[in-house]
Formats: sequence, structure tokens, C-alpha cells
Amino acid sequence: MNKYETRIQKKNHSVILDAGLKIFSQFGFRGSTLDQIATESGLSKPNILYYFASKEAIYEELLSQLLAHWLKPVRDINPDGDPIEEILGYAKHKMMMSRLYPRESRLYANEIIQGAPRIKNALTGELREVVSTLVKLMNKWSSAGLIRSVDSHHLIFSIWAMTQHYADFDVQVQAVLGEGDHFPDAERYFEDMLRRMLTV
Amino acid sequence: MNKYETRIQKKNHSVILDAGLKIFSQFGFRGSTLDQIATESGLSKPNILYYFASKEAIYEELLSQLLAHWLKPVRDINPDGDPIEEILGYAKHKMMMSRLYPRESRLYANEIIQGAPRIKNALTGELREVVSTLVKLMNKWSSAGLIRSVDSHHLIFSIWAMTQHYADFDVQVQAVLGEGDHFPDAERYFEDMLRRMLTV
DNA sequence: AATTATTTTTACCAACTGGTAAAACTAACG
DNA sequence: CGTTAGTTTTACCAGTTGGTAAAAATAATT
Repeated sequence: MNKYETRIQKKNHSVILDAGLKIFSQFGFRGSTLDQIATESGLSKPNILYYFASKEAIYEELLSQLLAHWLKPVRDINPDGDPIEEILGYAKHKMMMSRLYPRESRLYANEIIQGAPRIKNALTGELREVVSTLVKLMNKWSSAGLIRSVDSHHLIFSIWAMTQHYADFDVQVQAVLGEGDHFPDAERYFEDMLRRMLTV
Repeated sequence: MNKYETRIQKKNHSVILDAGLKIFSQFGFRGSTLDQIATESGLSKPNILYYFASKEAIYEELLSQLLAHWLKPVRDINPDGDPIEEILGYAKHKMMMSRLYPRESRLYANEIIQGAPRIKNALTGELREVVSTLVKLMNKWSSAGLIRSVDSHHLIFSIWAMTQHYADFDVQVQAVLGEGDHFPDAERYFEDMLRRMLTV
């Protein structure tokens, strides 16, 4: 029945999501218009609404894809690996995501800053659970004397804060440092910081 | 001629700015409407436009007030004080601002994330200059062996990133930690982090 | 080539947007 | 109390918004 995938459907679906990501990440949900997304995608507005039920449907599909993308590297942390290298590996992965996918980062930031009206359930559900698992692991490591004893929750927040900053506040970073790729220096500083915090 | 301050003018001016802060910080410039600001302030839309030339005028007055508020504590850093305590004092002050004025923080974050269209000049001007001065001071301190040698720019970014995070991503913090005041723990962690980074 | 299914365009719409003009009202001051 | 200056409301407006209906065009299948 459901011919879930003509080539045209496949292509336009992703073209619209890509245009939506660009627009929503720049203006937030309320500040973005279907006309902008239409122009950006090269499709007409009614044509977009042939593929998505509403403006909100585009936004929500983007958000849910994003969260999965976000949580995966946390879940991939290996409890049996070397503690400091596992945490650093996650932090570096997150930093790489900021460099490669700044639009996703900004989309998420916009949603959170505006009170997370359409993602709050995922935060108190999935996200909270994943963090809780990681915190327990870190506490175990620190009890075993493998990493320094720090507030695990706030360590995680500091990883998120730093990595998001270089994506979301890119304009400010560029204004202060001049145009160019500042990620190498950022990564060096960040690694030093985490090693200092975690090394016993 | 210019009766720049009847009591009504004074009051309504600030009532409008306060309502504007609340709305703009939640939805960004494009996502906010004069009707929302009108409802929030308890004034009618035309009445608001009697006090401000346009929606943009409200937003810009808020932004310019904000930047001054933002830069002052950086300028207040005392080159002759104890280096670590001066930097920590600034960081704590910034953290306090996140706790007391989260709306201002979000307004700024919204503007920056969206590419800083109406504040970019201030970033490459005032902000860059202030940071440059601070960086020189920190480099002097570190050359003198008073603080550990770190990338001063990125240390500053880490202070901004952390403090902004607790204001801008408050919903996420609350989702992960549960409702309550998490600033005391955050400050403890943050101070530990900075001392570790700066202590020789 | 004819039929059917999918895709796109055209022409709309009601609600909302930022903003204006001018009348009506209120406060201040002599 | 009357006049003037300051304030607020009412009634608008043109442009934009998210979304719809249906016709037209295209692609796929037989």
C-alpha cells in the first residue's frame, strides 16, 4: 500500500529537511517561515506541504533526528575502557560535531533557550536517563581512584557548554579571534582542561 | 523643550523594556511580536509605538544596555590584584549574572546564535578590544609565573561558555538534575575547574 | 498508447504582522 | 477652571503568515 519511497519523495524529503535545518537553526521555530524554507529548498510552499503535514512537522522531524545523533556518542562510552580516554574521546567527538554540524547545534540551542517546548519530554526522559547512567559510571571510576573526584553532572555540563559554545557562539569567537578555524586551539585547550580535571 | 522624563514616560518606558526583554529572550527578534509585548506590558500596541519608534528600537535599546552590563565586570578586573582571585572574581560575577539575569543572557544568546545581525559591530569593536586587553594582562601574569600558562582566549571562552550554559540551557539542566537551584554546586565545580587551570 | 498514480502549480483564504492617523481622553500648570 | 501638553484608544491598512482545494502536469505501469 504505502509506496514509502519513490526517488522523488526521497530526494524532496531530504531537500526540505536540509532547507528547514538551515532556516530553523538561524531563526528558531517561530522566527522561520515556510516561504523561507520554500525558497531555500527550491520548491513551492504547497509542494512542501505535500511532503510534510505542517511547518511543525518539519521542525519536529529535525529535532528527533538530532537527539538520537546527540545521544549516540554518550551511549558509546565503554565502561571497560580507560576512563580518562573514554571521557576525552566523548568530549572530542562532541567537539567534532560542533565543527561539522554547527546548524544542528544551533537548532538545538534555539529550542532549549526558548524553553524546549517541543522536546521537554525527551529531556526528562531519554536524556536524563543517559546522563544518569554516565554519572554512575563516572562515580564508579572515581571511587575506584581511576579519575579525580569531581561533580560528574557538572563535568558533563562543562563538556556540553564548551562544545556548544564553539558552534552556537561562532560569530562571537570569530569577532574576537578573527576569521579562521579556531577548533584546533580550542581542542588543545579543552583537552588540557579535562585532563587537569580528571587526572588524579 | 524636551521634557525627557514625565513620571508616566519613565514608567512606561521601563515597563515596555521589561516586557520586551521577556518576549525577545524567549523567541528571538523575528519570533517575537509587538502584540505579545503589548499583552505582556499591559499597554496597547499603538501605545507602545508612542514610546518606541518600532519593534526594532525596543530590541536595540535592550541589546545596547546589555552589552554595557556585560563588559563592565571585565573592565573592572584589577591588573594589580591577585591574578587568580581577579580571574575567579570575574568568573563568579559572571555566574551570578547568569543566575540573576537569565533573560538578559538568553536575549544575548538568541542574538548571537542568529548571527548577531544587529550587534556584530559591537563584537568586533568594543568586545574584541576589551578581550584583547584582558588577554594581554593574563599573558603578562603567566609570563611572570603568577598563573599557569594557558591559552587566554580559550580560557575566557570557557568562562563564558560555562556561565551562559546555566542561564541559557536552564531547562536542560533542570531536566537532568531535577527542579531546584543548582548554582551552588555549579559554582563549586566551576571554581575548582578554574583553580586547577590557573594554579601553577 | 492509454490508464493510473504521483507530483506540482495556481489561485485562494482567514488570521496575524508591524505600523499609522486621528480622535478621545487625562494630567499639569497657570 | 481653562488651556495646553502629554497619553491612550479606536479604527484602520497593506503585507505576510500557515495552510487548502482543485486543476494541471508529469511519471510509472500496464
